[in-house]
Amino acid sequence: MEKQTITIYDVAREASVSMATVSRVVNGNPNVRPDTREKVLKVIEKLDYRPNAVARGLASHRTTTVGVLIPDITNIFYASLARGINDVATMYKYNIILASADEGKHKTDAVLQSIMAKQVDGLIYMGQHVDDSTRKELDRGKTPVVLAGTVDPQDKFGSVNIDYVAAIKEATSRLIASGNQRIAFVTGPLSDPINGQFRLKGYQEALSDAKIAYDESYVFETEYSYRAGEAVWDAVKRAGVTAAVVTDDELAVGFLNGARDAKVKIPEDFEIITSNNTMLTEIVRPKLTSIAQPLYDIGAVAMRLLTKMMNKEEIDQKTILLPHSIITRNSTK
Amino acid sequence: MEKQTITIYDVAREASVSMATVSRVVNGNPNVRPDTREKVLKVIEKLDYRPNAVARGLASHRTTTVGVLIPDITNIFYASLARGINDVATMYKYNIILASADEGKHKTDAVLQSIMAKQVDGLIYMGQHVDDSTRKELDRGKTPVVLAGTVDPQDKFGSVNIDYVAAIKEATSRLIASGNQRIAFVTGPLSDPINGQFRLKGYQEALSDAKIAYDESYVFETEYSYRAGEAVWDAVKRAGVTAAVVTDDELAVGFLNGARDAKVKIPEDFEIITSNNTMLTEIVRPKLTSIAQPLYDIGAVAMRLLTKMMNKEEIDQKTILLPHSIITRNSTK
DNA sequence: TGATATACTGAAAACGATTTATTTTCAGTA
DNA sequence: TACTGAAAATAAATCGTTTTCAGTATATCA
Repeated sequence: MEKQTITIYDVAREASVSMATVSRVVNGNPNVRPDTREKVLKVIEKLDYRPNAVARGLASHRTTTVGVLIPDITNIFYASLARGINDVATMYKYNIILASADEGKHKTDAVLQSIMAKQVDGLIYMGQHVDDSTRKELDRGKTPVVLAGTVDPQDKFGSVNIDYVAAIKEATSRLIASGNQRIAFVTGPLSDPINGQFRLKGYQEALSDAKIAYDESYVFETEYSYRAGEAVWDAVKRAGVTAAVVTDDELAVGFLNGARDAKVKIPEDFEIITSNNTMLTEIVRPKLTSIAQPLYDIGAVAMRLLTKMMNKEEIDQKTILLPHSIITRNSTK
Repeated sequence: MEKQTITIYDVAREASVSMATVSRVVNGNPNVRPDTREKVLKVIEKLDYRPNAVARGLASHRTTTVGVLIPDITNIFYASLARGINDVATMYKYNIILASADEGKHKTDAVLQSIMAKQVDGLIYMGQHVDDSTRKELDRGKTPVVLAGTVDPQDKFGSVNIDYVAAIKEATSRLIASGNQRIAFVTGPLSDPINGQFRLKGYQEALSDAKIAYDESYVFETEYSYRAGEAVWDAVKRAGVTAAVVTDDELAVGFLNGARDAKVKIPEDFEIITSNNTMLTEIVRPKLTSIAQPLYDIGAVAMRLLTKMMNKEEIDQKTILLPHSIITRNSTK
C-alpha cells in the first residue's frame, strides 16, 4: 500500500513514447511534435509526475542549486544580502543551500566540504576573509564562486562590493569638517582585508588630507555585535576622541547606547557615523548617520553574476563595485 | 587537461577491492577488516576522493538535506529560529535548503515544489498559515514536516511553539494590573491562527478575568514591520487606549517610535509589551518589556524533532510547547 | 579435525533521470 | 514512385553511488 513514486519510465510507458521523449517535453526541448507533446503532458498531469531533481542532477551534472555561506544569519547586514541573493536565485530557478559558518574556523571547512559534495553549481561566499584552506577547497573543482560584501586580495573570484576606501574616507572627512580632530575608528577584525586594508586606509587618507596625524590608539578592533559596541564605549571615551566612524550597525548601535546610557549627548558632545544603513539606523534615537550600501543589490548582483558564470557567459567585469552614499541623520551635527 | 573527477570506482581499482567495500569504509560500516579499511582510507586520502552526494542520494533515497521555509529572512524573529535550526542540522550532518517565501502565495507553492523535487529528507515550515494547497503539497509524499513558531489547527504535523494564549493573557493581565482599562491589541494578520485564534483568545481571557468588556475597536490588525508600527500609532492613540500588547518586535519598535516621535512618554503615559524578546527590545529606548520566547530553542527543538521523525524513531510528543516568560524592561510601569 | 557459524568481500542490479548515437517518419522534390 | 534530408523518436549507455545476494575466508566449538 506504499505510495508508489511515479518515474519518467511510467510516463513513457503510459504515453507509449520513449523516456527520452518525455525528458524532452519536461525540459522544453523543441524537437517534439506538438501532438506528442500534448499527449505526454496529459499523462504527466494524469499521473501527477514530478521529475526527481536528484536523478536529474546525477545524469546532467547540473543540480540547479547554489551554495551560500553566511557568517551569521541573524545579523541584519548579511540577512539583507541573503535576501537579494535569494530573490535572484529564485528568479533563475536555483535553490539555495545555506550554511552558516559562525562556529569558528574548523567548522567552516567541514561545512564548505559538505556543500561542495552536494555538487552545487556555484557558490556565494559572504563574510569572513578567505583563508588558505578555504581557498584550497574552492579551487579544487571548477565551481564558480562569487564573494558578496567580501574582498579577496588575490582577486581570484567574482565579487561585489562598494568602494570601502572612498566610503570611509568620506565619512571620516565629514566628521573632520564638522570640527572633530580626534576621531575613533571602531571596527571588526583587522584580519579581514575590508577592515585592515581598505577601511583603515580610507580613514588614514581622510586624516592625512586634513593634515591630522594618524594615531593608532584611536583604532579600536572588536567584533560585530551589539554587546561589543556597548563594551567598547568606555575605552573609546577614555581615549579622548569626540567622534567615531563605526563599521557595523549592530556595533554602532551598541556603541550609541553605551554613550547615551553614560549620559553623553549625541551629536552635541559626540558624533557617530556607521556603515551599513540597515533598519537599525532608523530604529534608534537619535537615528544614525550612515554610509549607505545597497545591501539588497549587493546580494542580487552577486547572484546574477554567479548565474552568468554558471552559464559560462562572457563576463565583462568580475569585480564589481556598487555605488554608495552617505545618509545624514541625527548622530552628526 | 580537464580535472578528472575521482569516483568510488577509481578508489576501488587503486585499492584492489570492490566498490562495495569502499562504500562500506566511507559509510563507517563495521563489516570491514581493519587492514582493508586502512588500505582503502589510504587510497582515499591519496586520491583525495570525495563522495558525490547526488549519486549517493539517488542510490540510497536519502539526501541528508532538509528544506526550510522562512517567510522573511531579514526578520530577526525568523532569523533567530533559523539559527537554532541550522545549528542542530549541522550537528546531525544535514544541509539546509533554504527558501524564502515572502513573495506572496503563488510563489510559495512553486518554491515548495522545487524543494520537494530535490528530495529533501524533511521539512521545517515557519511563518504563514498552512493553507490548503500547501497542505496538499506536503501530504503527497511521506516527507516528515515540523512547524516552527507556527501552528496548524489540524495538528497534522510536528510543531514547536510556546503557549500563545497563556503568554498574551499574562501580558495583558499585567497591563490591567498596572491600572490600564483600555488596552490595544496590535497584531499581524488574524488569518494566522496564532493571532486570530490563540493570541486573541489570551487577550480576551485576560479582559474577561478582569471583568473588562471586550471592545473590537481596540484590536488592530496590520503587518509585521517597522513601518506598519509607525503607521498604526495614530489610529491606536485615537482609539483612546492607554497601553498596548504588540505581537511582533519590529512592529512594536515602530509603534514605540511612533509614540515617542509624537512626544508621548513611555511608560508614564502609555505602556507597551511586545512578544518576541529579540535584540530589538534591548536596542530601543526605553527598552521594551516583552514576552520571552526561547527563539533559538524553538528552532533547535524543531530540527531535533525532525531528525527523530526522519530516523523513524518513536516520538512521544509531536506537538511541543516550550516555556515562556515575561521580561520586564522600561516600557511598562 | 570437521562442521558450522560468522565475518568479510565482491558482482551486479538498482536508483531515475539525461544524453548520445541510431533509426524512423514524413514532407517535399525529382 | 522513388528518393532525400530534416525532424522526431527510440534504445541504450551513462552518471556515481548504495544495496542485495551470494560466495569465500576465518573463527569457533565439540
